[in-house]
Amino acid sequence: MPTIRDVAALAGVSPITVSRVVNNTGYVSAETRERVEEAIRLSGYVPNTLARSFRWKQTGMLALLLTDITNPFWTTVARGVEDAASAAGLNLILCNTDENVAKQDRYLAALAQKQVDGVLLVPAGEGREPIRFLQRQQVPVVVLDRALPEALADVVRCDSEEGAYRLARLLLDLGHRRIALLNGPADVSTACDRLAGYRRALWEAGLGPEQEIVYHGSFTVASGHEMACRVLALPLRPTACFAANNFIAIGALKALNEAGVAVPREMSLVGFDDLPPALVVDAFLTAAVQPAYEMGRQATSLLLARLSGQAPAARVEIVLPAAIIQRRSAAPPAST
Amino acid sequence: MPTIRDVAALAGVSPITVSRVVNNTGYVSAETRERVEEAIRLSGYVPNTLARSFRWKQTGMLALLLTDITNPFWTTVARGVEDAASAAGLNLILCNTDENVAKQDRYLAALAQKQVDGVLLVPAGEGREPIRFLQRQQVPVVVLDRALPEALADVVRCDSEEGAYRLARLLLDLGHRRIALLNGPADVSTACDRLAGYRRALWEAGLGPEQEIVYHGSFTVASGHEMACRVLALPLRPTACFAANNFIAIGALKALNEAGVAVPREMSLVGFDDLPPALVVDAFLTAAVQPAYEMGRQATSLLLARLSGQAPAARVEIVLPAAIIQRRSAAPPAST
DNA sequence: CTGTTAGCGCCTTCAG
DNA sequence: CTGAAGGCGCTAACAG
Repeated sequence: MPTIRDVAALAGVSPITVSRVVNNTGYVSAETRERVEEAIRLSGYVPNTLARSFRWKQTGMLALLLTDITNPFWTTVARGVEDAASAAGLNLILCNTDENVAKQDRYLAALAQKQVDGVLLVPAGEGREPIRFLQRQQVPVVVLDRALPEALADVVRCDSEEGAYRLARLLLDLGHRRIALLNGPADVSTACDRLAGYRRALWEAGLGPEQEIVYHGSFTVASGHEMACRVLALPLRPTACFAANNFIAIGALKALNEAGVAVPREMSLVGFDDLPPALVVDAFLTAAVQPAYEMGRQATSLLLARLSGQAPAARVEIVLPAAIIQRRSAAPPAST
Repeated sequence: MPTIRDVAALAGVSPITVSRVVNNTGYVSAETRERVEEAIRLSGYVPNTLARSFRWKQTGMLALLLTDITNPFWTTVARGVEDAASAAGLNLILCNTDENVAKQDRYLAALAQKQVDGVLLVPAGEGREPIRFLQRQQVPVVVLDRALPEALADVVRCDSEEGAYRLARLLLDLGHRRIALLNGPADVSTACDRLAGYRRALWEAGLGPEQEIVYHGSFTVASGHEMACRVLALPLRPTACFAANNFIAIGALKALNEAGVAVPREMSLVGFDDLPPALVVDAFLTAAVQPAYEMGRQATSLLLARLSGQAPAARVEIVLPAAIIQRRSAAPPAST
């Protein structure tokens, strides 16, 4: 690994001159530049970014902490983030927290030490702690997807409450009155918001808390399957299910299939989140679709703006709308 | 940001003593250690990993370059890599090359400068060049998924030739004689291997080159769609299609649906790669399934072994088998 | 057991 | 236009 000094020796100049050539700073005569460039070529010199980072305290790296890259929603977000980072010449460190606070904290500690320039965080759990930590370490952070208790940090998310409201509303408008919500963990903001939207729609339709049918599980296929089974076992079976994310929807659909329950004839199903068109041959699920790629992109833009000091001083919260896509999985309830 | 010197001053010792306490190296009296630890707590000192990396020439970072994280196959590979890296205390930089050599080269240059400890590479294009580059820069590299012209580097991949052979064989055994291969780019090793396997099966069944029906496109839904359309327009329509990856299969299935061609009644379809069970409600496609997670995991293990000098001196090539999963998309051809 | 010296590769500051 | 000195934060190697 040749260093700047080797190149300098080869070109018969001082290291600083090489530095000037490499970075295009200050004055260098055309002739000297020529000689230096030749020496660089000959030696195969590559500037050591580490030394540079060390001096400038800038690493050219962002980190993205999300629950699980395996979920197409997160995959799409990640792609949006990576594209934006890459376009700005930054690299992206990917971390799967699996909604596990300890794992998240371990990652954050390592990342802070590595002096990443910024963090995009989908907070596991409640989120106050890790953000405080990052701020203490002076690491700029943008929170992705989830709302925050106070205006602790910049947030880019989707309007889950409104999306859930409209999705529940759609079921109500079709005539459903017994709608089961298969939700994620009660302590995740998106799950809360989706519950709130569901609740608002029911309330508006004159259905009180006693008409609510709410299950809390996790955002996984297994959990969706399990919750759907419990719904099917109910004495007075609901006519529709509302899955709070894509995996829950898939799990529920599997359970319904296994039980021989026809969708939407015997049971309507809607879901928050969609599967990307590239993964689905024949889209079937009526869903609230979040602009996943755009969320990733915008969160990254915001973070980059913060890094370069171009963002407004106050915390920013960007809330993107979800789109309701009607397909075939929701229909009026069977007339009983 | 307090430095080691601040802590030293606070504790009334020299910086090196603090270093010894932090890293648990050398002798420090219990009493001194006490004092130093107190000073660390008071000052909120966090060791600067950057400076450390700089001295040690070890960054604790691996990079993964793949074509597109958006494809569930790669997502799964990435998850395997990240899990293994994380377990070893390393972070992972994610790069999408989109099968674009220029983009790949830009990434590699940046990564080499950043002194990542190692690279997991799914080479875009032919692969010789970028590997040479990394080796010149002394960056250990393990090639993922794709075979290499010579034994240039360690490789972890799946046996595409054999998998494709068995998949084609399955169609032949069902009685198909006109089988169209909807393949990826001719210059990608996996596409070559899948063609070779297809060819071998046909050959064994007594079908020569003139019976081969081969399209080369890209590993995308759009390309799969387009190639399937061309197949459908053929005067003597094939009775089966062999999609060389999951996206091509999905595109093809879309095209067949649009054209009202019943699968498998009027056209059988098999694919290389599957969709993860979590993404599919009712698995339908007969496929050769690669152990994606395992590929990622093993490639990372191998890379880690290299980093710690525990791997054998010679280049290693690990070839994992694909599993043939029979489902409902392949059936005997309609009797004509 | 603890401290001093020196240097990793680069770049800012200030003199030539 | 070019170079010399010095230091970023940390830690070997070698004293004490």
